[in-house]
Amino acid sequence: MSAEIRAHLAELFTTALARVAPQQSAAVVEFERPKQAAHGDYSTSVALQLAKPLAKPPRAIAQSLVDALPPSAWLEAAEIAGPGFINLRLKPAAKQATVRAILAAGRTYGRAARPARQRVIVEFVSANPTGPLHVGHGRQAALGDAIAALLEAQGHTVHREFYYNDAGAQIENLAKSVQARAYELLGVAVPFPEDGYHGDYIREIAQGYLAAHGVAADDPHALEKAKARLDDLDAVRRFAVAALRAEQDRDLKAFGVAFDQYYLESSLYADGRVAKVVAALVAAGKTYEKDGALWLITTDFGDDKDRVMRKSDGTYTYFVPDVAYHVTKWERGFGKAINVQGSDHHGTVARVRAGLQALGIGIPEGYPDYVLHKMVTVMKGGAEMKISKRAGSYVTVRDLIDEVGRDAVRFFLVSRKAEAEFVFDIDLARSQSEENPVYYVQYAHARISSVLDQWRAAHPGELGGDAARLAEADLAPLTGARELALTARLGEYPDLVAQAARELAPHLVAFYLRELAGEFHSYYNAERFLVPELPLRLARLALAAAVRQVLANGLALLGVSAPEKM
RNA sequence: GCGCCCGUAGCUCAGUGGAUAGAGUAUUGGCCUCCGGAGCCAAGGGUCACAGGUUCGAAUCCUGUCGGGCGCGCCA
Repeated sequence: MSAEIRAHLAELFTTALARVAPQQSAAVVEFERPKQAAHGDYSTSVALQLAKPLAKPPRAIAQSLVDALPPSAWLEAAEIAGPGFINLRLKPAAKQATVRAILAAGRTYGRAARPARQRVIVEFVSANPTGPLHVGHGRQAALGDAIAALLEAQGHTVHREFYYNDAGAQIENLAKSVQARAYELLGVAVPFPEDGYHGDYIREIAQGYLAAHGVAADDPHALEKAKARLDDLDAVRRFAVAALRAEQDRDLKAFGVAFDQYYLESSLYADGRVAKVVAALVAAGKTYEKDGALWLITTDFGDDKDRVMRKSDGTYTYFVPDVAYHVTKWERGFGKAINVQGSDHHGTVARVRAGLQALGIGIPEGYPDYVLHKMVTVMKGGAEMKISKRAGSYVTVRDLIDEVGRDAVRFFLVSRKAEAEFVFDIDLARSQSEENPVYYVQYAHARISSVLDQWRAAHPGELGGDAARLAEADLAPLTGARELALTARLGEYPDLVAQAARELAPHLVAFYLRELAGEFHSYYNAERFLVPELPLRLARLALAAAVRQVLANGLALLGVSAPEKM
């Protein structure tokens, strides 16, 4: 709706501008929503911007423009204010139309009117299977899934992908840790790997491995039965990876996040893509040999030093398969790629992009896009929570879900800009009371549902009790200041979603929902819906139903439920 | 030392170059014979880290300084 209003206003001003200052008719007139209601529904500073080129006082320009505006069915008044702002007030009919549009569109309200049909891949979480997911992964999961949903709302075809390393040194380390714990369980003291994994889960996996091979710890012949199995490090590795992948999948499912594809780093070696990329880079003349290693000249592409691709021992550094992986994204037809990662990985950005550019195969310079997020600090009882029994040295996603529930975790983790450090206050998230923003928004949704239920009970048969049919209601009775402000807020939603998608910033949606819910709660407290007068009753219920629809649509983008009862 | 990000109310944080910088929370004081009080109304609380610059106009853009986080190995 707001897009139509903007287009309409732009047309009015373009016409006025052509009359007043034909030499400036190319100027683009921008409209913004003033912070203060007294400044109207929209305002433009075009007169201020034209003051210099036209060499006239801004207020005089504003006056000429206002005088030259063609008549409009939507525009109620244009007023000049302050140094030369033009404040525009819309007729109630323009705002009331928003309510009807929302009820007619239902779940699709907020989706782009003109879909941008691009194939986009969003890579997120990408945790290596060496332990349970930690809170950083949780932030990535919440962010990545919301970003993907936002892009879908803009009409893109979105592919959610999880990339993981199933073969490197860390995995080797995992296998050795499990092996050592298994020996311990059998009463054999073995040295624990220096950089081994210490969480309780390692012991569980070790137990699982023994059990899977029919070895019980109290069996006097356990050791001799198990030894061959335990010394098969490759088998231990496969077992451990499978166990941890299964656990991560359970956690992701509990978090409401699903992926279209899991991409294995090892497959890039197996299918020759890594070797192919190296050969292509050498052939492109972007490499050199030094100290027995092969280097990529990343400094040609903005990096601050060249990087080793192939170490002197003949193995590749991690970023080579990373480049090969991103080539597959391009070759799979994803014109846009977004990677959600912790900001501790920002060193890889320049390297991956440089590698892709050095190949010279037509991949755009900024490919892929990165959303880098800062660390999450978890607070509980006024102190930082640093450990969990299961994982050892870090707090897991599962810990958070167990503490405060999925909805609160997801809402909290997307309610901050990615690049801001984030303090997650467990006590705040857990309190089911007024200080919790998740429940505040959900409560507004449940409240409206309850009002609609009571409407059906009190006035059976009215519009068939169908909330969607409230779109048929005459909305002219909606003339109160709160009502018009609410409709204006509802009208902002599609623009807001578009902006959040453009900026890859789901926190904008979270803040919008907080504000919308707040305005609704105020309205609820000030007015009644189930009034005796039929036209007013239906008009207000239509407004409430529209609010509920937008709350539900917004919460869905964030992966948070919209309950009818709480 | 170099690079990236951040610095806004006691705390946690919003803030597309626009008008008097906003929420939540905390504190204080009010509101339920009435559709869900997980709610509402109100008050107090600010050197937008600091200093220059660009601009009709700067929390926002540029430069520098200070403070914090992260990254800078033939680790991933």
